[in-house]
Amino acid sequence: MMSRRRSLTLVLFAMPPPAQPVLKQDIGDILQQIMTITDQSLDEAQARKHALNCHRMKPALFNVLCEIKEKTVLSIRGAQEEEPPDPQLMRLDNMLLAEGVSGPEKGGGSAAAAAAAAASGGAGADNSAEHSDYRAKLSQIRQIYHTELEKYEQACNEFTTHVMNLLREQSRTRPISPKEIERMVSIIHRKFSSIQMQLKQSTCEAVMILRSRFLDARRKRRNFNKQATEILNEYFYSHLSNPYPSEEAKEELAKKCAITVAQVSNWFGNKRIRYKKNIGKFQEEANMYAARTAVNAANASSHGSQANSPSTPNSAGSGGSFNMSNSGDLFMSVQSLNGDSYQGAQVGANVQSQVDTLRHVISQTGGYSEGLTANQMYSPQGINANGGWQDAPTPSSVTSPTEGPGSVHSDTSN
DNA sequence: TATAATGATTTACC
DNA sequence: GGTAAATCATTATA
Repeated sequence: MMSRRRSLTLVLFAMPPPAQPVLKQDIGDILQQIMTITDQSLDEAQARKHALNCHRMKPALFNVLCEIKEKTVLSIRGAQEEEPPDPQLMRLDNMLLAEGVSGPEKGGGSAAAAAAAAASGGAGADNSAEHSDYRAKLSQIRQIYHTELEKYEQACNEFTTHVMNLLREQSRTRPISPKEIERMVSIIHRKFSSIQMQLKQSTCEAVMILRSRFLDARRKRRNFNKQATEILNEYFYSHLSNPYPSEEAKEELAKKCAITVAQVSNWFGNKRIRYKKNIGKFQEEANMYAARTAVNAANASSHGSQANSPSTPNSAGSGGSFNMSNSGDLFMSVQSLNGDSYQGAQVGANVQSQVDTLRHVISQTGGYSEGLTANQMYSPQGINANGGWQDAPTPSSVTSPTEGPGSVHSDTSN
């Protein structure tokens, strides 16, 4: 319900500049009467209004005042009404639409979540729970946003209707044209849309916070499962002289380990640096994987053509990306089996025969041992004096170790 | 609970 | 753009 003060404000707001022409006394009287209406009781005011409406000068005065208002207030303010759409509001609207808060409900949130997940390179299987959590929270935000928006719209409509009724009522006693009512309505709408903008801004902030938390959650790492680690380690140790998987190899490893290519790259990056930093610590691990690979290779070789195990993605045959000519590392690792460090029981007595078999295969495919002593060939670290695996400090996506084995192992000081 | 292990990120380099 | 190296942050383990 409109208070008396607000009513007075509206009356004053819409009051035109005093008309100068004739009948100054009459006009003054009428204005005075209008002003005093607000200080009167309702009954008195109604009586006064009635008296004013019946005043002989009323129609003429009303028209004159309307005319003057048209010429002054409306013409001045009319120019301001055609405003371009607020760019900030447009940004907010676009963002809410993109994030799935406004617009059609299905898919928006999950798309954003998927994008966030993709950006962080997370594993697919682990994402679903976080995605659903993200979607649930986004849905909450969406619900609150729409509820509030509805409330604002309802309030806006109610207020507009109320003001319009009031102005229509007042138009009987003061000059208010339909155009002016329209203008007043648009002012009200602008006020409410600025409130809506605040709502949209808050909603955007909430979505941004949610999103950043989601990304933070993605940062929470989970250890790869044992099988994935074994696959990666097998590749690493069987390519110890050049542990730089090609893009294809990375993709295949990623597929086999159910992780992303980026995670494969991360893993190899970490592995290389950590291996190099503390070779001794990894020696046992290296021997174990070398032995496993050797056994697999020997078994395969004794059974026929292919010298690779199912769990060795890089081995010749299975993946197609890595053939025996790449297996200088394997040979070196096998060599290490005969060294002092290896005590593994699983290798068994046939290690030497496997070595011989492998030596044969290797000599056929690349003449790997040519020009190198056994000592030179055995380089568990596979790292040169510069601290790198290769002469080139930072190889870029090596498809296969195409350089000669001699260059790889020219320095075995480690 | 301290420490080690490990996946991810950042920065600098080539 | 891929990598080394340092670092961060979380998880696993003794």
